[in-house]
Amino acid sequence: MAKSGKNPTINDVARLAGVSKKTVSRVINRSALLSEDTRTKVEAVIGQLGYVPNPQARALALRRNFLLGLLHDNPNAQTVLKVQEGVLDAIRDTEFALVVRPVDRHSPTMLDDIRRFLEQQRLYGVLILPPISENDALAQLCLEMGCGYVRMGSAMLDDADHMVASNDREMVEAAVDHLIALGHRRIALIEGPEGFRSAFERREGFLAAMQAHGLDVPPEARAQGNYRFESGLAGAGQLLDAPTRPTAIFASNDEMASGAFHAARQRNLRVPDDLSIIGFDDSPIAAHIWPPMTTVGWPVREMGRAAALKLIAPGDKSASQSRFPAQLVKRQSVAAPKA
Amino acid sequence: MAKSGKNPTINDVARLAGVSKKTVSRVINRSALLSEDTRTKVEAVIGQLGYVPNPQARALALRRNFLLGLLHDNPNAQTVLKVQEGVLDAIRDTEFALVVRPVDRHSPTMLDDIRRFLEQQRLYGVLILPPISENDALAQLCLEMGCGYVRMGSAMLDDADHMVASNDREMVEAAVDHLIALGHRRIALIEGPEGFRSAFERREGFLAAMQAHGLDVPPEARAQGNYRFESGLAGAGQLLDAPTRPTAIFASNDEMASGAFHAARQRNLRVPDDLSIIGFDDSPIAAHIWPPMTTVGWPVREMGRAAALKLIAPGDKSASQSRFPAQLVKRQSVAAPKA
DNA sequence: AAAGCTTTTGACACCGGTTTCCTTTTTCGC
DNA sequence: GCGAAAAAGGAAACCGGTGTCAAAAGCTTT
Repeated sequence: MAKSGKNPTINDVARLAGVSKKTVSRVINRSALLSEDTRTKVEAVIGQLGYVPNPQARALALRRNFLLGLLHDNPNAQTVLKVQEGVLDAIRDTEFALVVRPVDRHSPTMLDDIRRFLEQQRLYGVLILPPISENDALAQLCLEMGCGYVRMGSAMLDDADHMVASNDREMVEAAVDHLIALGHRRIALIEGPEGFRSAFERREGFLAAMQAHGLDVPPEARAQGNYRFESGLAGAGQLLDAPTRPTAIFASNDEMASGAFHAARQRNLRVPDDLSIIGFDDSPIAAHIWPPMTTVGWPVREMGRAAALKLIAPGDKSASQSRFPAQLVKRQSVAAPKA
Repeated sequence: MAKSGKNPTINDVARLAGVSKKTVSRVINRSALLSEDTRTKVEAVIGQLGYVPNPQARALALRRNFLLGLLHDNPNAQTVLKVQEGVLDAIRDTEFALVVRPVDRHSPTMLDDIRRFLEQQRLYGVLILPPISENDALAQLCLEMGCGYVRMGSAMLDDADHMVASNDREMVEAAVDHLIALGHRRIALIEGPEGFRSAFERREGFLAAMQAHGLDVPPEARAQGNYRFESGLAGAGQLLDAPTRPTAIFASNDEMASGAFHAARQRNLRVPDDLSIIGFDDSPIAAHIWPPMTTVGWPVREMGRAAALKLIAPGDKSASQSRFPAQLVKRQSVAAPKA
């Protein structure tokens, strides 16, 4: 059944089946108003010819195409790829395809670049990954361009419209509760970068949990990080060198948490005996460092799938939000503090 | 300059500029046969209207679209993403976009699925990442479907046609030479899975280096892995429990190498004092475990870029190959063996 | 058997570009 | 100033689908 250069068109099918283009079109689109006879007849020809409708022609006629876009500036490769898988999962057996577009958050022309991208590609809709998903101007741009969008994030944005979010805050609370339940009292925080919603949410969760248990969080128990390994290393160093050393550290992501592992090692502190550490993301590194890290995992793939489904859901264009539960993944970086 | 719902078309431009569609088309395509006058006049209208040609219409008329595909089944998220970035780099400022399509190597319907995908999307061309890029049937399929393709890989395939490859074999040789130069004699290998070209190349490089120095590689100095963390853990365990323990291990990728780190730790062996370890890939984990791992890095991003450029290069459809040098990234998991 | 419905089908315009081919205008040699 | 060649621009067809609307066919009903 090898192709002989050119693909058959709807005209070829129509001619061979002895019907009109329109009828073939009806068969393709499973129109109800068709006799069983013609349907089977046309389907036979389609099968014989190996006819597949030309997506570009369809897109033109329908004035919409079947391309979903993924806008991301996420430094975590695993997360991005998981989302891609989730989306692919959602659009399997549909005619949709997924176009990726990394964006550079720091570029001053970022918005213009994306505008050009959207103009040029005329996507059906886009998924926006955090942290760039927190950019309201971007969402606004999509709106302007008439491009559907769904934002993924770590919390519902106040004016959230089309959003798929996890519940970072509660999960961090749960993680810190876990530490407190084990007997930890001096628990330190390595924050994510200023201006990131996820960093904000995780910090708030941390502080809420501490406060709920009447525990104080002095300034020397808080370090500022930027989600990178080095900042975790430096931040943890700072925390561990403070006069009253914490017995546990929560880091706002795994990469910084793994920096904290190194900082501990450099000071001859053993994890978890001398220091408990909890990260966030459940990235591969969490499972692969020693000891395996307790961390908070969020269902990235599922969220990607849900976001894509929401995007391609027929009809329902109303604003809507969905929440996805994150989950504490207990491994071996946490223990009760030594008396 | 907000859009008012509908995008302007070539007709709108033509009407406003008082010229024919064709003339506008000429302007867009920078046709040479145009007076300077009309060109500037039309360009003014284009700018004023914010006109951008409809890609679907263009694709239909030109009988080819501007979509590149990325076929991959690579377990290493970082690698896949780097390639994506490289491709995006190459197609920046062109009208191309990148469509991703993870494939499941183990699915019996894999080839049919991809055929359907190619039929449906009519891509301009595809990049194929290893290890699936080693599948000749897949390349054959692309050929049949009239879809351009470039394969990426760890070595030139014998019948390689459109290929961008690194030089895994030589680089592993260099890495092992490095170990030998430091005084290691009992060097063990954790292999990648059977049937993977990269695993083959890396093994051959390893054996070649050992042989070149007259060093023996007994069976108990070779472990079979599958590129996963656990297999590295198990394989290294096996190697380290052998009667004559190796002083150094080369693992066919970083994930297995990090498994080897754990295996060492479980046996109270210190890296690099008691055991040197070298991995392959220069994945993020290599930099983030303790101690930071010496590994072989290959220029994934550059290769992705080159592959994309090759795909969209006008005219030249002749088979061609390019090689990209990998590089030994020295960190702290290697030291001279203890006397 | 004619009238009236419903179901099935086709002719034709259209989506927004490009290509082919032809006409009009300009330029230039003599 | 004239004819020919070159340059500039336009009309209409085309790419491969879908939407509209009316015609044709099939089925009741009286």
